Order: sequence, then C-alpha cells, then structure tokens
Amino acid sequence: MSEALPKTADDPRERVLRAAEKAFVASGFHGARMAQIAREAKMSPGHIYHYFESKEQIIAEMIEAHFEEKKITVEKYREAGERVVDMMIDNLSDSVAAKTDPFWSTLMLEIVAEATRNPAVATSIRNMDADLKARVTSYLRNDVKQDDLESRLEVFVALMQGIGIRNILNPNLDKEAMTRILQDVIEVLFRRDA
Amino acid sequence: MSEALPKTADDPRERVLRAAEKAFVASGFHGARMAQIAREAKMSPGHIYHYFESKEQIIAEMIEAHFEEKKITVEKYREAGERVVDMMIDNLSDSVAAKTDPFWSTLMLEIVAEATRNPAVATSIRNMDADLKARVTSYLRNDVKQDDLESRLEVFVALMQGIGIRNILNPNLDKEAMTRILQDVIEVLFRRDA
Amino acid sequence: MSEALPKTADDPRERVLRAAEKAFVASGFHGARMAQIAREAKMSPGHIYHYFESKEQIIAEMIEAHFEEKKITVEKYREAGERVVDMMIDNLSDSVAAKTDPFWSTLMLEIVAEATRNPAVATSIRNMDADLKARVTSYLRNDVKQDDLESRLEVFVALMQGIGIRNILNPNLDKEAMTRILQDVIEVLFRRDA
Amino acid sequence: MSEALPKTADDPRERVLRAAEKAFVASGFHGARMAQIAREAKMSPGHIYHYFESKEQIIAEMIEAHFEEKKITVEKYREAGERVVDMMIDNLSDSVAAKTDPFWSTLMLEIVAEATRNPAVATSIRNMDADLKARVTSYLRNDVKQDDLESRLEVFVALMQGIGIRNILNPNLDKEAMTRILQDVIEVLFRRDA
DNA sequence: CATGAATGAGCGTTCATTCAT
DNA sequence: AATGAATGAACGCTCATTCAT
Repeated sequence: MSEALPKTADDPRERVLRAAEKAFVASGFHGARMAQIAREAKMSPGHIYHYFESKEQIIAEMIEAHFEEKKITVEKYREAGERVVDMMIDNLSDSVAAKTDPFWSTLMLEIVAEATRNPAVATSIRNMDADLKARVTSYLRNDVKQDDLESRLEVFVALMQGIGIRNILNPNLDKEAMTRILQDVIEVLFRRDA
Repeated sequence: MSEALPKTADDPRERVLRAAEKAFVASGFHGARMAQIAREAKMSPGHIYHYFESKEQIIAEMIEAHFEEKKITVEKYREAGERVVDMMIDNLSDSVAAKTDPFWSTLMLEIVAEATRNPAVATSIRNMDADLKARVTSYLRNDVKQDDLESRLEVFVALMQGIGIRNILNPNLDKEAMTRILQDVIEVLFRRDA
Repeated sequence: MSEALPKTADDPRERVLRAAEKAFVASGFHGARMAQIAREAKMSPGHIYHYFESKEQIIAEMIEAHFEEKKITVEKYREAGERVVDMMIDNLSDSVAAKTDPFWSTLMLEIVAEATRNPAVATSIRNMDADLKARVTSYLRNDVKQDDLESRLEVFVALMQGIGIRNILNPNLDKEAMTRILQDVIEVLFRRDA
Repeated sequence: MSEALPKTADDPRERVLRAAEKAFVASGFHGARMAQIAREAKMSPGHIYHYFESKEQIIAEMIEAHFEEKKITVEKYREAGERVVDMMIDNLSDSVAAKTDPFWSTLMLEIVAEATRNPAVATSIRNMDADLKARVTSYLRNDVKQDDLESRLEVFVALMQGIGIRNILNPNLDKEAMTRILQDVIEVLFRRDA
C-alpha cells in the first residue's frame, strides 16, 4: 500500500530538501525565502509546514542528508583494503572536481558558517564529521603506518576543504596543476615511511 | 594638536567597525542587527549612519580592513630575501594559531560566504586576494625555483584556510602535530627540487 | 460562478484604496501611515503588499481611480449635443455641491500638491487632465462658437477648482448665491456672442 | 544700539523663514528637512531652535508672513476710491502672472493642504483670509453696488486661486487669452448693473 | 493532502529635536 | 549666539509562519 522510504523525486520531503539546497546555494540560509523554496519544490509555502516544522528544520535535515551522501562516497574506500592511498590518488582528479563545484563548495561554506552561530547545527555537524573521519581513519589504517595518522588526515581534509574556498576566491584555479601537486602532498602525508 | 588619522579606539568609525566585527562573528552578516552593533559601539543606531551609509557599507569596509591587515602580515616576507621558506616554517606555529582563532576563522567564513551571493563583495575580495597572492608569489620567487609556483602557493593557501574550517568542525585539533606535519608539506611544496 | 471584476466593497484592492483615500484626506499622503490604512481596510499591514507594491503605488492608483470617476461624470455631457451649456447650468448646483464636499476638495488638493514634487504624479495627472479637457472641449464645440474656447474652458475649470479651495478657507460659503452668480459667469464665458 | 524690527536679510529669523519657504516649495511641508532649511539659511540645525520652537512653528510663522505680504498688496486698493474695479482690471495681467508663478502657487497649495489636517493652521488662515476679504469688500463697496458683493468676491477669489492650480495641471496656460477673458468676467461680476 | 491569503513582529533607516561644548 | 554630534521613536516594508477552506 505505502512505500517505506520513497526517496525518489516524487517524495515531497525530498523535493523540498532539493529545492532548499538550491535556494540556499543561491541566497544563503538566511537570504533564501520560504516562497522561493516552495516555488522550486512546486508546492505551496503553507504545505511545506506539513512536512517540516520550520526553516531551521529544513536546514538541519538538509545538512544531515549532505553528510549521508558523503558517507556513501567514503564507503568506497572500505573495499580498497591495503590500496586506500592508491585509490585516493586515482580519484584525486574527481575529488578536486567535486570540491571545486561551486554548488557544493558554496553549500559547504554555508553549513560551516551556520555552525558558528547555531549550536544545534554545530553539535550535529561535529558529530557527523567525527563519524566520517573515524571511518576514513579506520580504512587508512590498513595502508598507512604512521601513528599520527589522525592529524595527517586532518591536514588532508583541511586541504581538500580549503580548495573549495580557493575556488570561490579564485575561479581560475589551475585544477590540473593542483591535482599533480596534491599527489605529492598525499605521498608525503601517507607514504613517507613506506 | 590633532591627529590626522585617529585609528584608535576613540575613532567612532573604528568603534563601529570593531562592534560590527563582533556582531558579525556572533550572528553572521545577516543575523547581526544594527541595534546590536550600535549597543556594542556605544552609539545610537541613528548615529551610525553619520559615519556609514548602510549596513552593506560597514560590511564592505570591514572586509577591506581585514585584507589590509593581512597585507601587513604578508609584507614581513618581503624582507626575508632568499630565506622566505625558512621564515614560513619558523612562523608556522603562529600561522596555525592565527588560522584557528575562532574569531578570525568565523569572520573569514562569513566573508567568503557573502562573496558567493554579493557580486560586489566577490569582486572586491577576489581583487584583494589576487593582490595578496601576487605579493607572496614575488617574495617566494627569490627562494623557490619551480615554474608551477603559483599553483603550489594555491595549494598552500588552501591548506591554511582549510585549517580554519577544520578548527570549526573539530575544535580539538592537535595543533602541534599538525604544525609538524605542515612542515613536511611545505618542504614538499617549495623545496622538492632544491 | 465568479465575477470578472468585483469592484465591490469586498474586493480587497478596492478596500485598500478606499481606506487609503480616507487616510490621505485625514492626514495627507505623507502623514498617512500604512498601519492606519491597514486598520481602516481591516487588513494587516503586511497583507496590503499582496495587492500593492508600495504606498507610492497606492497613491498613484488612487489618483487614477479619481480621474476615472471624473471621466464618467464628464461623459454625461457627450449626450447633450447642442445643449451642453444649458446642461452645465442645470447641473451647476450639483457641481458646486461636489466641489465643496470637504472630502473631495481635500483629496484634490493633496493630489495637486503631490504633483508639485513627484514628477511621476505630475506627468500622470497632466495627461489625465488634458484628456478630460479635450473631451469637454469637443462636447462644448457643438454649442459654443468662440475660437478661444480652450482658454474659456480653462477659466471655467479654474473657477470650479478654486471653489474647492474657497470652501476650505471659508466653510460658510453661501453656495446658493455663488451658484446664481456662476450662471452669469457661464453665460459670459460661453454665450457672449450667441 | 539694537534695531526694533530688523526684517532685513541679516535677521536670522527672517533668514530661516525664507529658507523654509524655499524648502517647502521644493519638498512640501513634510518632505522638507530641517537640515535642508538649515543649509539654505546658513545656520546649524541646532541653532534654528534658538529662534523657533519647532518645525510646526516655522510653518505657522511662514504662513502668517505670507498673509502679511498679501495684506500689503491688497492695501493698494484702499487708495483707489471709486475706481477699484478699474484698478483690478488694470492689474489683471500682473495678478495672473503672480498666481501662475510656480513658487507662489505651490506654496499656496501647501498652505491650504496643511489647513485641512492641522486645526491650528486652519483657524489661523481662516481668520487671515476673512480679514483680507473684509478689507477688499470694504474697498469694493466704493465702486460696486450689488448687495451680494461678498459672494461675488468669493467667486472672483476662487477664480484667481483656481488659476494657480490650473497652472500646475497645465503649465502651457495661455495667460494672455485668459487675462482677456477674465476682464469680461470681472465686468460681469462687479459691473453688470452699473 | 493542499492552497495561498493573511498575520504581525521585527528589520534597516530617517530625521526632528536635544545636548555638550 | 552657535555648532554639529548624538539621540531614539517611528516609519515603510519583509517574510516565516498560521489559518480558513
């Protein structure tokens, strides 16, 4: 009779979240208007409140969905066994492309900025970030021997997230050159002793 | 008799800018209220408009001042001659401390996020960022021989700005360990062929 | 079933225009507050903006409606054929009553005063006034032979609008006596040579 | 040592009143800003309050001064004895010119409009208008025999003030033609039986 | 499940007036 | 007599949210 988790394009909640995402990227969490989200979701403003308690809640769920997606991306590395770092390097070009997609980098920025003022969001993304990092750390352990691996991962993640910011400040980033240089950095971060 | 440029704590424009900075960090550009800024600046809301045309202008001037300060920081490297990279490494611990100061990293985040929706701000900070990068590139040229120096600098700057984001997502960052690892990264970025 | 143009008391736009009219007469265009208009229209201030872009627009539409009404009044003279001047004289008492209604004379004053500082309003009411005058002139042509008819009409209109002002400066105007005297003036304006 | 009534250009009160007049014509009573008046009067905003209690008071005094001037104009007719109407006709062209001066017609409009909402102003200008009218009536009595003279004067004054409005609604008024036609009207108003 | 009309608190900003000098 | 910096109440307008249907 009824689907359990209809996370398709027809699921109205999903439609709102996607619409909100778009609006947030275009105007920021505070600049985005419920009316704008409603229009994009092809739903009346009033009806959104049938699915979400408030704009705040939409923001919160959207952020969660964002991390859920990242979790899936990260799970690929679980299969890599002892070849995680190789896989990282192989995927570098795609990773840089993802980080420099204005849509995602803007969203990431918006999320982190929101965390600096909304304690609930801060707690939530810190937990999710820790979870993500713990996963990656455990996968990397198969391949990497340094005992300061966690800090090394922090450096690597900082670098990748920083690239998102750089792309905003300098949209003419030479991504190919950067990918090449990043390979060296990864080597030094995770292979020095190998 | 009378100071020409009283950029002291008594200069009312400066007082407003400092107050705005605080309010922006606490609530974001859009969340900050003029009344809040006025209270913090010990000035009536109306009087702020004696010194600034609009909230928008306060944001713009605050951003400019922020970059002006960075320019001064960067100028230290001008004197370093052929020992720029050494100086970078020597200063690493201070640089990391600066990047992980929640006040400044939050402000930076706010600024970059604003750039993604306010074209005037985008143009302004891109110009200022380019200027800053050009300066550093020219100082590095004395010490670094790689022809892809610009991209290497981009990677380095991404890393440093990314650390600001990391500190928000993980306030328990092991700064000492990261400083140590960053030394290796700097070596590989700017010394590999030397 | 649904009405096409419900210009009744239930049409919310009409309700706002009527409320605005009242408020403008009581306090002037600038003195009238949106809250006052909203209260009078039994509508929240915010909701007014569902129907009108701005207070300015309400003023503009109210002025237009005012002229539209005048156009209807004037059209009666179209049917009069060669007996326009007779009709004018027959209607004189009503015309004087209309011009001395404090509500309408105050509104007219407000409109003309607004025209002296708002160029958009000036253009608008000049066009509408010219249209009105052209109509009356063409109707009068059937009955009146003077070639300076336009100037004669200007004199007549000045007189009628001036009565509105007089009524404000002297609310005890002897309207009957004036109507009698006005008959002579009309005769001399439009009948002298007849 | 000190002049009794220094109504010269140096009298600061006079300077403020002249400045206010200008500002009121340009922007209306409510649109005119104290700062604008102060600038025009070459005086600081604060200092204006040394001479006037409030903007309201400036408006009130300015209106009074305006009528005082009119009183002087009207007094010319006192000397005319039995030739008042002749004098009126002789002066017609000047009178029309005065009424169509945008400065004065705008000011008159502003004053009458203010009277419709400010009861103090209403009382004041009604008294002054009555005084003026009584004077002119008494002078006309020497020349005019009709017993409805007061109403005839009302009609005449309505006509002249109406011309001010017409000039705003139609700045291309043919003043010469109108002057000619007005002569006929004056004749019929004040000479019919003579 | 769905609409969109309706609300009203709260914003950035203005400006008559006051105050310290 | 004179300044102009400073105040703060009040405005037009916006928009997240609610309500009648």
